[in-house]
Amino acid sequence: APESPLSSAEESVKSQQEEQMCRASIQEPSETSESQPGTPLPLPLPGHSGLSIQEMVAMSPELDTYAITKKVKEVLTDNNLAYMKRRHSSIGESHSLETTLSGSDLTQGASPQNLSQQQQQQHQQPQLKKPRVVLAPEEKEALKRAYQQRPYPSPKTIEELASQLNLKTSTVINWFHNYRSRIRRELFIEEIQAAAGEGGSPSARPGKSGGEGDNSCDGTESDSTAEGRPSGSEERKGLLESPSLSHRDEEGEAEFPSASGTSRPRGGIIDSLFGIPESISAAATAAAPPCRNPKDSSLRKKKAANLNNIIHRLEKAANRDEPHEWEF
DNA sequence: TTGGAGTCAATAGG
DNA sequence: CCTATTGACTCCAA
Repeated sequence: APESPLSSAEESVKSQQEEQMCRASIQEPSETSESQPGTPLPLPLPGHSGLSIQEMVAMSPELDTYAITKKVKEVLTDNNLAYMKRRHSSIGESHSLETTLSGSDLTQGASPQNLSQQQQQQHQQPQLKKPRVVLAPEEKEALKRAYQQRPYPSPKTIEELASQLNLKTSTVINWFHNYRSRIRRELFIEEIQAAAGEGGSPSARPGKSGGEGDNSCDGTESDSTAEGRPSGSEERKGLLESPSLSHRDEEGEAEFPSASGTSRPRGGIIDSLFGIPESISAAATAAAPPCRNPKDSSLRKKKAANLNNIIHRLEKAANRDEPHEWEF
């Protein structure tokens, strides 16, 4: 499909008033193009297909998701609800935005070295986009070490990390989320590759897993043992210098699930992982030629799962008592 | 509230 | 210009 059915434009529908407004236009169908008094959403509009979404859906024997998506986008665009960027808030606004994040430490901006020159320039004049934080290699290293000791750090640890690295706590939280997620994904792919490569090219996977994953998945052991555990009672002074991080808080680092221990579903039933009904999965598999590349396979499965999800939602919506309650 | 999954979008590098 | 990387974000489930 030319565009993802659930693009960010549609995502934004879910928020606050936008949702209401859109529902106003999407739902009250049967009074067709008669939008409710007060709702500024008279569809159809000039330049667009004359049908409301509801009509479109009702009239077509099949669910044309692309057309529906297009229509939704039209509605959003016509009401200036589309194209709302997540990062379009001004600096001032970003503060109010940040406050919604739990535990965000607003007093600590990203350290200057985290901002590109361009970003710093933008900082000076009122700018619309929130500058992207770019972690310095030392900061990443420190975070990785912290991860190896504690993949699931306590809020307290996060606070400490943030203050020592001069980062926002939300940045540290995000980093851990992302890192765990990406390690999990790497492991998952590796597993698939291993499964697929059992006969073929055994573990011939390139050193990719080494690169960023150098200390990612495997790192738990190698690094922390090699570099030595937090031996002393104090080494709080420098994350950036100290080879290992001293986060032996509450439970103690022995408890670490360890990267490889991150509760990862074992046993390569991928379909069950994704919850893909066999029919869909089979269809997806049948639709495509047998793949040699396990990545393709994984990708296809994911796509199949996604498609299945969409279909499921559409079906759910279609089977509703109130047929207007479309949930995209 | 927290973590996982998925996604967006800025940035860097080829 | 294209792609990969990665920080930030949203949504959802437990």
